[in-house]
Amino acid sequence: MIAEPPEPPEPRPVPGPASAPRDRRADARRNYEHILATAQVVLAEQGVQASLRDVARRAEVGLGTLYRHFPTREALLEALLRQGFDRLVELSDTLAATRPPAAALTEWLRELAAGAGTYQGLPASLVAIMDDPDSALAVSCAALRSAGTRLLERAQADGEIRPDVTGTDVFVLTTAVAALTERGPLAQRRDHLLGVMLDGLRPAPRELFGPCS
Amino acid sequence: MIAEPPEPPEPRPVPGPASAPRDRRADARRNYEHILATAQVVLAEQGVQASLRDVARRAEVGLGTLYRHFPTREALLEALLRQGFDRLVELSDTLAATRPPAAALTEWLRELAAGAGTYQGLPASLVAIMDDPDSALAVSCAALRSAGTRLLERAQADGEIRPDVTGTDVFVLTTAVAALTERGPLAQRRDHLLGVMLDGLRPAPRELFGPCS
DNA sequence: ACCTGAACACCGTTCAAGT
DNA sequence: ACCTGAACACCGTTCAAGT
Repeated sequence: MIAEPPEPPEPRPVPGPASAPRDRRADARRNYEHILATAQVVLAEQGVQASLRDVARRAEVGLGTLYRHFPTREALLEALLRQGFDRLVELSDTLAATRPPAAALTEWLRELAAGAGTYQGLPASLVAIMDDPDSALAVSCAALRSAGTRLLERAQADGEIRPDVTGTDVFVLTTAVAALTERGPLAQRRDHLLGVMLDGLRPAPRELFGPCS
Repeated sequence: MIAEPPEPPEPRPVPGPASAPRDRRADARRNYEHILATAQVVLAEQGVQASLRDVARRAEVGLGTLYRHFPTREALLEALLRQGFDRLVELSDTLAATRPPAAALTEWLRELAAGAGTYQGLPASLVAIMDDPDSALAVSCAALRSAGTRLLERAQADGEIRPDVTGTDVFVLTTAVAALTERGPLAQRRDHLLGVMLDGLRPAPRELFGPCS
């Protein structure tokens, strides 16, 4: 048997599946960026289920070029959402440092709901991803979930949030409310329904403080 | 101008878009029933997004025959769900007559969540329908919603449920939880997440009974 | 009256051929 | 190394032709 050659020292240990186009050919980098910019417009118009063919057409790029850069629809979505995801992870640190635990959690969840409403159908995609953990989006999504879990556990340690919910629970519940209110007559009730859901996360006060009456 | 001829007296005032195949030709009725039975199997396997072509194939029926009986996917869904919908409306009457208001509501919502889990993707379809009220499913769905609204308003009158939620709110929230838990690792947490959501529907006890501490 | 399936316009995905 | 678009296997929908 021939031993595997030792891995050459990688400058970037975790380049990621859709890493920034650094040392590619110039035309490739231009195409990558242009496809991404076009996809943002098309998905904003038609939602996450937009035709990838249409994206390629409007980017004036061969269909195979799109698939070369983004082998799956989720890879394209991941590239589109990475910035917003990173921003939300940073925000969780900021809120944890500046706000009391419960307020930090609820404010972050409201931002998460707003972010999940970026594209039609995005909330459903985010929930669906939890089925196959190997997808491109799953990695970014897990980072987001663990950021939320940190805020949740702080609020739970404070006794502000019921102890029998997990980070995944609050993540999917928030995303679900975002999904409901992304269009139609429910759109104006987003904040309200989010508030109802957040109220469900509070510990039952009757048991906590004992019977009042 | 010629006046519209007066409408002939209809024996059935509300036959519905997918009425029972009464006085059709024998082969048509057989096809209708057979397509329906096949669709139930295929949708149980593949969810509401199953290929209608596949349904026609497995029913050994021309593709046009399927479209003749069910002009849209929603018409097919409506025919499939009508029985379960009717059962849920009846159940709301039974519960209203036999259980205290709050228990009647929560039990009915749990049944609704279970029913919405019949097919993969069904909860999402039920929520999406509220956008276009002219769809075949919308009519049946509205009946279901108003049944839930009756139970809700009873519980609200009793002070058991916060007054600032509507029947549509609880309907979509319940359906959303059903959507989350229809598959994947969340499936076992359906009852629990439903409980969290239902807790959110209770009036805030701190304000209600005054400060405890 | 009803059934049939070819025809049309799409879609996602792959891959041999080009530069 | 990368781009291109034809080719393939699907899909939903319609409709002229049959019985």
